[in-house]
Amino acid sequence: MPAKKSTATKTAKGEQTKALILNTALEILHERGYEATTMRAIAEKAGVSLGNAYHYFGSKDHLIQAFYHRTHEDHLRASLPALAKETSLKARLLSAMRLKIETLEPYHEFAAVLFQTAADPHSPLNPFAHAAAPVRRDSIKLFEQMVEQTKARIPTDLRAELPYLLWLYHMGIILFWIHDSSRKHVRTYRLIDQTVDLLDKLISLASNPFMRPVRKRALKLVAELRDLEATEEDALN
Amino acid sequence: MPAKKSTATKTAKGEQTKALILNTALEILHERGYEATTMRAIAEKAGVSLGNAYHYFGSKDHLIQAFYHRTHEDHLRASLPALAKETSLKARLLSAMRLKIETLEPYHEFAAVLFQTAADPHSPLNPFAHAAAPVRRDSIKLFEQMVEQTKARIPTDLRAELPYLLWLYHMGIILFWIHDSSRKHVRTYRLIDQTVDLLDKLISLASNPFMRPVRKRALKLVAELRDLEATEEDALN
DNA sequence: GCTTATTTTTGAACGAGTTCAAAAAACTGC
DNA sequence: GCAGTTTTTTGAACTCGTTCAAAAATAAGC
Repeated sequence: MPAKKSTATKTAKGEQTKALILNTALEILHERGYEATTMRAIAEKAGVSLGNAYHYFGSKDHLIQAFYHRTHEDHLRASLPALAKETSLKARLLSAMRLKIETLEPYHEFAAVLFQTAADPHSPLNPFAHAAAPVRRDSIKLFEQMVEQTKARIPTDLRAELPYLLWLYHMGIILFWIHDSSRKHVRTYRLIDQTVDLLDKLISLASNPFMRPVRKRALKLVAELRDLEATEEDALN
Repeated sequence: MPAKKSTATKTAKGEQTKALILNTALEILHERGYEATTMRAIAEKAGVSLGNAYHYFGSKDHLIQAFYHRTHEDHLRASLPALAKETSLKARLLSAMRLKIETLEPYHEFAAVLFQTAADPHSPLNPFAHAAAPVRRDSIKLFEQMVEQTKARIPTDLRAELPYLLWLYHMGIILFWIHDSSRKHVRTYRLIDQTVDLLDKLISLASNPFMRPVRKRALKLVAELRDLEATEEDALN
């Protein structure tokens, strides 16, 4: 999978064509899933040549990034009301997580492929690298809001890392969901219920003063993780 | 990636050819990495036809499984002495983890691709599905030995799940290592040092009687995870 | 040893992602 | 409006994973 940036459009016409290709791609992707969606089919349905599609999107993967973006926006939009309505961190987290899965629902089949390409450290989709990737930053932002608004007494060191930790947790749930073949993904919802409950308990536990040494140590590790990501990003420029 | 089982050999000649192809493949794989290793190149270097290679290995991925197996065996062989020599769980875990990374060292470049294909729930490489996959069972077995031999007082419920949890942890470290571009992967080794230390502390903490409720709840989640994996495996037959 | 069934091996083909040189269209400065 | 430049678009190739029918080699039964 050789990397090739998607070319920026320089023209109104180009902009239009790019959008056309993208919409067509998302449509077919949604209908048929990843494997069955060929670049040729996209080009044909969009009424452009194959080469033209590649002019705007350097690879099939680049098209997927757009999907990433779109579902994230959908989720954020869907989550905001719940964030405002609920008061406790636990309740907020619970509804945000449920909404996330509901948002992703139509794409379960090919979300797997998304994760797959994302696992490659060099992929632009890799959610762990590229700390500056706008999609991911926005994604974490949701959890930042969540943590900020909560009144519970959480030590500042933990509070600082919590949004990131919750984001990691949410990635884990998505991973589970991808593998979850139970009908209507009831197991994922059950897992969310249980883990949110547990997380809430763990947070209060970790906030206990006598946990301070362990907490400090654990948070240092988290910092290390984030550091790795930052370094990786640098290595790309 | 259509699945196709690798055909069993029925003949001495077949056995020989299969081994030849496998060895050639691992050789080229090691030299050039995953992407640059083509099935055509393997067949050519092995002196057989392309179709013949596919007769024995249903897909490129099947070749990778062999790699999986080989490094695991190397690691196990390398770890046993240390397991016997060290006495504490902490020391055993530490040397096992270090040895794991050292064993994988020559394959850093294309281990990423391995993880990538493994992320697909339908891939036979997926380490989370297929609980019965022999490689994975063997891999967990190492941690079982480690836990069995330890004298520390660990509640039986935790003790039962600990090997699996340690295996999960070890997968996490490998994931970090794949992304680690620091020279000689010093960061990974540092992370191992820190996390092993922390894990040791967490285990004693979790063993504390007053932690029982949270521990029970957390272990129930782990059981849920393992359950998911088992279900997935069934779905394949 | 010969016939028949099975296994191994071949080689050609297909589909899909990707590349690229060159044609067509659009834009720019005058 | 026009010459020159840049952008868009095309269509034909190329590579690589994978499939498959049929040929060659091998094993089994008598």
